[in-house]
Amino acid sequence: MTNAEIAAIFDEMADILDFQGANTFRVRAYRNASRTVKDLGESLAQMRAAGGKFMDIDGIGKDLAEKITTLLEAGQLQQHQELRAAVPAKVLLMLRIPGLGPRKAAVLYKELGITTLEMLREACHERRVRDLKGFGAKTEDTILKGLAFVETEEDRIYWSEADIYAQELLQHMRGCMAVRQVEVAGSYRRGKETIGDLDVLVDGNDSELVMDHLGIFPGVDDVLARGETKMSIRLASGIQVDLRVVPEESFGAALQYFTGSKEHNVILRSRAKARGLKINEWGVFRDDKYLGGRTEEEIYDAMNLPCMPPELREARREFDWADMDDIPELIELRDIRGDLHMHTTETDGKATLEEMVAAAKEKGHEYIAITDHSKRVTMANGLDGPRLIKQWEQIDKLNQELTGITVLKGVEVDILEKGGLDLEDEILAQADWVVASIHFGQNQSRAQITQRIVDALANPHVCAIAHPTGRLINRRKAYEVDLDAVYQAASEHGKMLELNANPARLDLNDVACMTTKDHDIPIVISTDAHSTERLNGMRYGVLQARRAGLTRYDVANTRTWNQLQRMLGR
DNA sequence: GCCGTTTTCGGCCCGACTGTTTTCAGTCG
Repeated sequence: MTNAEIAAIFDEMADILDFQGANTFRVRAYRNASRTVKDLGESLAQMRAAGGKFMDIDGIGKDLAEKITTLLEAGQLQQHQELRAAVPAKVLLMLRIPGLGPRKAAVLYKELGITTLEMLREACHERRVRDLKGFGAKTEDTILKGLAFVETEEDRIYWSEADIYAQELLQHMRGCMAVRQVEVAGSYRRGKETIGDLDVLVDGNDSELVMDHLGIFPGVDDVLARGETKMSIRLASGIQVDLRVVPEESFGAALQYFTGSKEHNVILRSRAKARGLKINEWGVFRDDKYLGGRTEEEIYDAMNLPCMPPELREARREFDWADMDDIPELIELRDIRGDLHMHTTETDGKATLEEMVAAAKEKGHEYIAITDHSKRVTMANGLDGPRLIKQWEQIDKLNQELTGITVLKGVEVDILEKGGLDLEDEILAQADWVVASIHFGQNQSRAQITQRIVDALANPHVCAIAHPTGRLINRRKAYEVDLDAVYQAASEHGKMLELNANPARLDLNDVACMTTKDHDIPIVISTDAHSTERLNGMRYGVLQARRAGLTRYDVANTRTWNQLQRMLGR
């Protein structure tokens, strides 16, 4: 059983326990455990084989350690089965309706016997919900609205898409007289790969004016709530925007609080409590005496902690790093010297070789690799040996005329369904840079796919594996692959793994990159650009790398091409 | 269910907003 599967079971148990009205801290323990297991660098199965103790993992005690062991041994857990049997599966869908939490959902189930969203809608229309204790006409209305929303609900949007809204919101809010400072906080500021809603924080002296101004942002569809300092709206696109207005002396405290993550804040605030301090969105206090909060630094300072980069605030390792005064100096976009994965019109790209090179040079890259598809990828008009050699001759010629940038002869060679690569070794041997990747046979078994990738890593001409899990965020799950085995093979053969900067891929993800760093496997951040515009996408990959705590030393394409070749032993 | 530089029991982050109440529970972030 994989970590992801165990995490999913703990998460479902948390949902059901929550619904049943269990102690909230018990529910939280399951949720924490789920997250911890999901983020764990190594597989629990392997840990167990190596004699590791699950109780050594933070947040896993005697009880959960036993449950993990049972799951690994038997593949199931009696308590999980019992919880599932106690509650109809579809009942939990009610928890997705905004404004409907576990308490109210449980009342609907117990009092009205509602088990599906359809039954809930009917009950609302028949006005049976408003007579329940704690409910009313307004609640009924909220539920109906929420139902419509849940059914049309878009998935969380890509960070790159949220960035467009964020920039528009910032520009709009700066146009308000009463706004002194404005930031978009939340998961956007932490650089998460997907964003659920946007949290806008304003330092302003007249919250009424500020809220009125958000109210006239183009595309506002609905005002969900509006109080003295807080306002929530929904845009026509479905995105929710939460606004908070605070005075200047609280701006840093509110920015810290509003940036999260929730789990990071729980740790920070409980640490504050242990020191006799209290941290909230208004500042840091001792016995109600304000000690600071103008900037985020003042909050962390009061705790004797360095101000942690937002990307690290996920309650993973940042507090351990901070305690050891060892916060990594995160990679920045300007550290990147080259881009080692891109396509041209020779296969499925939108720009010619010359156009891609010119655009890359314009961006200041010292080197790029042209990595068009190989012949198996027929729908992309993939290259066979002769066409590839011809492209490489063009590149040779181009390099003679170019200054300030080196164009590398590369290829994205397909890892075939039956194993092996799509081009002969004699061809690959002539390349400067070879990335190998899977496009077909993505539904094969874990063992098959893992073997294909491990074999590709063993090929002496392959430099890196591109998009190693094949996931497309919100669209396609990762294929089954044993990443532990991939890391082992990469280490053994001195190879690299890609962090694909395409906002829909971002693969390897942040958690995986933390683990590759533990294994000293260099990461290559590449755009996989199919057009000149997409060459600008490098920053999405860098953001993901920062979330993994990567420094420029962990990323191969921060080196010169000569240094990078030496890393590959060439 | 977890955890311990006050603690092996009794805590577990903290506050805003809403709707239903008439002082507060539930939800959310």
